[in-house]
Amino acid sequence: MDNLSKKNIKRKNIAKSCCTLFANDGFLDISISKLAITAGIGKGTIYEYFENKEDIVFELMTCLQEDYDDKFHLNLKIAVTKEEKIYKLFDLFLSKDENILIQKEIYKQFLIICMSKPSDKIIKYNTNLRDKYISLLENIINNYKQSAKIYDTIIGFFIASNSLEKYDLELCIKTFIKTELKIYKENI
Amino acid sequence: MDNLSKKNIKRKNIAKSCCTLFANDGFLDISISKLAITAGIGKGTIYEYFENKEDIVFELMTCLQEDYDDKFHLNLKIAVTKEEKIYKLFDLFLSKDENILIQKEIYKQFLIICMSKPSDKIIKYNTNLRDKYISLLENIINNYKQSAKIYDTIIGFFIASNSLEKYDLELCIKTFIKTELKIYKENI
Amino acid sequence: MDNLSKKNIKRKNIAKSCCTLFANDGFLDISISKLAITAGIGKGTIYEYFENKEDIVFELMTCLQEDYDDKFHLNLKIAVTKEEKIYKLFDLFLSKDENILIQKEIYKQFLIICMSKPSDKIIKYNTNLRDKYISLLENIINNYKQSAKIYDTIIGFFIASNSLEKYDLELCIKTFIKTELKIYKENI
Amino acid sequence: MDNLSKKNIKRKNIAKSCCTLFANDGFLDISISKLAITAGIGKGTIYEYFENKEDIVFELMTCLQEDYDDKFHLNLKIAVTKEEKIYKLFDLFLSKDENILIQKEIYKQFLIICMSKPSDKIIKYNTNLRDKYISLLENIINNYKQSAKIYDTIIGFFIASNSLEKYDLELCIKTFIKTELKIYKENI
DNA sequence: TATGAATGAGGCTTCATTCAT
DNA sequence: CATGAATGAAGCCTCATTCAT
Repeated sequence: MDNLSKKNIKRKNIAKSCCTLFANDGFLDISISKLAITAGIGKGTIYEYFENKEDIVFELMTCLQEDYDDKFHLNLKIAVTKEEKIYKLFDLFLSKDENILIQKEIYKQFLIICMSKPSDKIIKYNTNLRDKYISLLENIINNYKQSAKIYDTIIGFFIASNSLEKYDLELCIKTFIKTELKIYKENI
Repeated sequence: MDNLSKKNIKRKNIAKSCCTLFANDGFLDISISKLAITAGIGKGTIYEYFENKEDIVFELMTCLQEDYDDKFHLNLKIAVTKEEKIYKLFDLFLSKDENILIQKEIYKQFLIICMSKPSDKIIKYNTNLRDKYISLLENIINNYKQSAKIYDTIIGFFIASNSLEKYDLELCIKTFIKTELKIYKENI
Repeated sequence: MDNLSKKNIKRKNIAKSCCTLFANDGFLDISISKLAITAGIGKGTIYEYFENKEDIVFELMTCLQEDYDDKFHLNLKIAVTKEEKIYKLFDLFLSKDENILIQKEIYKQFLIICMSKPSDKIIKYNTNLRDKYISLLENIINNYKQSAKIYDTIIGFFIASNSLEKYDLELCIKTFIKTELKIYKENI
Repeated sequence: MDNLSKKNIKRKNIAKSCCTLFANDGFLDISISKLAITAGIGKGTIYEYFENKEDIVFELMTCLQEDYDDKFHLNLKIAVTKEEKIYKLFDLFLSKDENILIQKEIYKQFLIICMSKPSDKIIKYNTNLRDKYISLLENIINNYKQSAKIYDTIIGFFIASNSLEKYDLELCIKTFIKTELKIYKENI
């Protein structure tokens, strides 16, 4: 294995080891110091692998997305109806699985960074992420514009669920998907 | 005028004087020091009127909403069609007016706080805000669930417009509203 | 009543109204602001009657001592034996009465000021206070040096009771007094 | 030398370097800033070694006690009579040596903290300190209760010497010790 | 006489970042 | 490579004191 690969693997490991910390404490309340302790490495070492805190969340998002992709493709085979397929696609927001709940929290932290400290890199990554999801949705419902709308709407529901007193995210998403599929059918 | 009223007016004035600063620099990058200088008062004076930084954004949101309400009710009279009325309701996201653009930015800052440092007070305020908008929408389209969906979706579009490389917020919202109104009509 | 008397009365009233606050929160943790609120007057008014925080505790001590003197002279009549008389003299440290407990706390605060911010005025007051007690003791046991020793020792016990994990102040004082009286008798 | 030892040594050195500052200016009037400058280190570095200001006085007391113990054991060998031994034990309050005078001042500061900001840690430390002294006294005079009384009384004298206009601490302590030893003899 | 709004100095503490080992 | 001690800038907040009303 070459040096670059080695470095990349370590980078990923460091990021992953901080996953729960980010999910629990939130991006803003975590210091480089805490991250180093959690990762079991020296503070200086963090800077060997990352530019800054955002960079770690960034790597974390990438890791989680990779894992997520694998899972999604597996799940997709089981799903039969379009509805089921779409649910599987948005499993991040629907699952009660503890790991996914952590990933959901990480995504929230990622969105906070997108909103508050929008570096080109992170904006580009978010754009690609959205494109990927929309493309997957398009594969299911064969309509780009509708796919984009669905994606953005579900993010809107996610924001709502994080900034309101009570919000049944699952119900909102499922009701919405059902309606969208109905419209889609009718429009054909 | 009694003392409480005086204090309230000064509170509002301080908050408003920091409006542009918040819009330009963002909640996280602003210090009490900067706020005091911008407001032309002493650092200590800030604490005579506000509990903390969040409290200032909070007051600012309230001020802007009050101004916004007045404006909306004026605009509403001019609007004839349902479509126009809804556009006027979401003028915050559609207008090119410089003041409104600043208000839009403040709302973004508010959402960032909602997502990252969710105090009960702020979550409650956001909940009430959404309820108000949904209620206004309901007055127009006579459908609570659809109103809620429209609101959350538009917030989703707003988030998208703030976290993606290119995003035509106006187009997305208008297309969406048109579709929704069409569905609504058909469903009757 | 002349102006000076009026001022003195108000001074005493303000000080007394802050008695419980000082006893509960301690000299160091109380701000002029809190004192003004507790006394039900304006912050500026404090400065009309007192030079600073120490000055208030000073006035408070004076008030309490005046009350204390009256009480002591009453109590003294009831006491028969020398032992009883001395106990009555040090009632501040022996009584379980709620008011006296508060006075004891005030005296502690006073000692803290004596130790940490010794102004001439406060040192002089403390010196006079000790002289008075020693004189009263001397009236009882007819021995100046022993009286001084007893006084200082009991202050030592009081300090101990405030800076150690467990300390039975009452027992220490009473045992000590008994021993001293025994020595005294024997020495005659 | 392991890292913990290194850190401990530095901790002690920082504390000791602030010794004179504490003795001269007093705990309450010293800021972390001043301490950092005096110790010749950065403000942030203070927090690498201490939790807070109190923690520094705490370490200082420990250092001084350690030094003091060594000295006492040496002095004890020279002392012949019980009286001399006890004087050596309370050398802190009797010596005219400049270093000891500083230590006496530090102990005063320590007592002020005990009285005014009594954390469990500091109260426990003071309790242990007293226990140690009483135990040493007991070794000399073979009487626990009397030892405790002597200790508390001498603290009382010390307080008196710090809060009264004129007070001959040495005379008070020596007279007292002589009397106590006399009583003790007689009681046998 | 009484007030309390206004203030800015100064307190404590955190933290990203550097750099010598 | 890896480290973590050292730092000082910068943040938040408190408060005694002043002064115009």
